Amino acid sequence: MTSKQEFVEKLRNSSLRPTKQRINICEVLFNRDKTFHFTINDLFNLIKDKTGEKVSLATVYNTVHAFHKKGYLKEIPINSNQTYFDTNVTDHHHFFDVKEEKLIDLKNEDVGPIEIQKSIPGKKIKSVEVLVKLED
Amino acid sequence: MTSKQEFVEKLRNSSLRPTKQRINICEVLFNRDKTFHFTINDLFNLIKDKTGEKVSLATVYNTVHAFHKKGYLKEIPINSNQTYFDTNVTDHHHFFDVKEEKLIDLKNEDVGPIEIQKSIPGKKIKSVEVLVKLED
DNA sequence: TTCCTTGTTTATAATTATTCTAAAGAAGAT
DNA sequence: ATCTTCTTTAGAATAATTATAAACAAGGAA
Ligand SMILES: [Mn+2]
Ligand SMILES: [Mn+2]
Ligand SMILES: [Zn+2]
Ligand SMILES: [Zn+2]
Repeated sequence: MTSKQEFVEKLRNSSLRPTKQRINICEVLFNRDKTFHFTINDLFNLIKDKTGEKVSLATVYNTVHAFHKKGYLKEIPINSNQTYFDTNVTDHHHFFDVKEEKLIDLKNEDVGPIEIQKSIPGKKIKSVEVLVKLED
Repeated sequence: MTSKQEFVEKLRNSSLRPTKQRINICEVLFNRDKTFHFTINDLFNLIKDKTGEKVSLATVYNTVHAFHKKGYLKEIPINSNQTYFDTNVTDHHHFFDVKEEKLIDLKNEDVGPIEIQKSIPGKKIKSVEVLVKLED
């Protein structure tokens, strides 16, 4: 449970002004027990539901991208009509339940170490992500 | 090098009528040495260039999805504004060069076996794909 | 062949996620 | 209080994809 004041400080420390909208978004995103996988639209609706205050869709986009750029959100590579984000920014992998369109965290130890044996001259590895698709 | 007649047979065997458009698309997609990673737009332009004949964008979409459904093309999970497809439908993984926006095949042996230690009741694993993002 | 049915192509419109624009508002500094 | 810079917002623009429906082509039967 992070207090409103803590969000204000974290935003300031990231040179993001602590606006009412951003604080509401923080509460929805980060005041929860488990990691949260969401689309912009999910988040847009949850803000209204959980805080009672409406934030414009444009602001949700702006804020999510600001947080993403600061490293507070991770984008999950999936083929979907919508982009998925994740509050768990540590290195980890995912199940994707194709029918339910839902992501489930896979811990690194659920997958085991992955050693990439090939390299491309002039390029270095930025991330290694495993996506496990699930069906019934 | 697959002949036009072979494409005709393969299409018929898949209960897809061998139209001029589909045969042209087959030539562009499957008459090549290496595996081919592409977007619909890439393919649309290549058809004009390589066959001299124009195929409507709608038909490119229709055909790619038909081939995808039949298992002749694979969709690659990536976050991009466009969907990427792959003529290599075997189980394999990818590098994604973020700057160049290009995919590079990773053989299974370049990655090593991946054993998923977690399971979800009622669901089974459909695919396991690794995406390795590259930066400079 | 000719006729008929069904599948396919196509131009075009519709849809939809995302980004852009520009004006109004809020935050922080002086 | 004033000024500057950042942020929010409604609405427009963009762009990938999908839907529509009419023209067309393939294949089978007669
Ligand atoms: Mn996750
Ligand atoms: Mn490939
Ligand atoms: Zn982002
Ligand atoms: Zn498809």
